Amino acid sequence: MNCKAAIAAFFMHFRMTKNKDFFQAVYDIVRLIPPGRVTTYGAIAQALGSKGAARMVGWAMNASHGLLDVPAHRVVNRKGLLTGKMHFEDEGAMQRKLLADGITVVNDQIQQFESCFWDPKELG
DNA sequence: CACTTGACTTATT
DNA sequence: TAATAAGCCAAGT
Repeated sequence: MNCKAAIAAFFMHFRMTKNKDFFQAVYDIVRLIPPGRVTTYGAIAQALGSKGAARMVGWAMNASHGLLDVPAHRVVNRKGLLTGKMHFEDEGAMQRKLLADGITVVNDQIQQFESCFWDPKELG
């Protein structure tokens, strides 16, 4: 299944489950973040229809530990700051994973953040 | 069962 | 321009 179809399938699934599994919807979006790209809590919340529910997205990520295929390191705050790094295994884990994706992080700030940013609604 | 907190963001003063 | 308030919704206490 190509990326576009996967995302389309996700949105269909999302519309059916958004009121049931907010967290699951968040995980589904995070799983679809392309390698080398990042997105924000707010963008995910907005894609879910709840513009101001960024905190929930963060809460969902907090619960995403142990879930494979959920690259939580690709989710940062709106400035591209690694606000959640402290919740990883160790402080360097998040930055290391981003670096492995080809994303440069300096002083907890993603470089070229705007060009790495991936809006869930861009569908690819 | 009521209150606080949290990996956030936008609006208001 | 910077500080503060408000909104989001679930989970812990």
